[in-house]
Amino acid sequence: MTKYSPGNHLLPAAAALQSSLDGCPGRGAARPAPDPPRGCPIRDMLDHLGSRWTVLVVIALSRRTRRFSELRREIPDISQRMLTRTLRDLERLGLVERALHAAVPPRVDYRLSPMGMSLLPPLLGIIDWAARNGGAMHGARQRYDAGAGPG
Amino acid sequence: MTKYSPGNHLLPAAAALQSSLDGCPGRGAARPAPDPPRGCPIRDMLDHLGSRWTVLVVIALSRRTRRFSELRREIPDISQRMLTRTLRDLERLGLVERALHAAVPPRVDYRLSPMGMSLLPPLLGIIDWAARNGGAMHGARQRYDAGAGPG
DNA sequence: CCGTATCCCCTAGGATACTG
DNA sequence: CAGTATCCTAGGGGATACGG
Repeated sequence: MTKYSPGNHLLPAAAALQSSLDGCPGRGAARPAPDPPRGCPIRDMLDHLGSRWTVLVVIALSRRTRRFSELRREIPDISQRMLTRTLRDLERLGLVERALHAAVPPRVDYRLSPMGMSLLPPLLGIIDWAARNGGAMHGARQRYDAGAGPG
Repeated sequence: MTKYSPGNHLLPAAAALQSSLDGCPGRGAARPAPDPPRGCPIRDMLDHLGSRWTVLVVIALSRRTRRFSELRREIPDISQRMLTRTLRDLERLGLVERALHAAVPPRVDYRLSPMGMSLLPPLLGIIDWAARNGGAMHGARQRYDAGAGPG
């Protein structure tokens, strides 16, 4: 029962975002079609973040333009299929721009669009948090699993 | 081919996070066991964000303590099962604290831990970004789908 | 080099029914 | 009220092979 003050200075913001979600839920039919969004930009974005590779790819593109093969090397455990899909998806959303240089052998460059770049700072925030709290979370999990579970 | 400068002021940060991922990939066996983390806090965190409900639950808890049933009402399209699982998971990670008040009928309160609260600001960053760029992404997607796709 | 096409597995997550 | 326990399905994602 550590007594702590809830950091009231950030609660207004939290309140704002809370209400921004209010219209969202999408009553009942959670995912009518696989792709078409339900109209809640936040949930849609979150779904994309869920794609396991999106964030990694965005980060890999954060510093400069990369070729397809470079990306494969930077993210060793991504399959060729998923790299293509992820890039297409990001391109579709306007976050990544694709430049095909007709040549032999073919060469394709990917880079973040301005909008894609604007995603970096917030993303950075999360990643920074993860880096700082990863240890604590790991410890908590171990204690939880060692102990009784809930409790 | 909009010519734009890559916003160099944020690139150092991006570089830092890039290198912080360098050790991560987890050669070959992407997910040996379902649960145990691979040692990369960033990827682990990302995996949790992928859980489709985690973020929503954290947000629902952002302002104050909530009871189980309150959460169900706030997130109408979550199943009872998934709400329980998500909460357990968050508790396990030390992001949520669970208080069981023995009474009839039973009453269980959930609240963010200090660490959980510290996640709010970065989360807010992403959500804010999504709210601002959702429209643009939607438009981009429509154009992409209408047009030829890639190319 | 940069993809697309197939096949297949696995598991996040929904629906439903039952307990303390 | 606050959960477990079962059952089941859709689709994310890996492996492999082929095409421009």
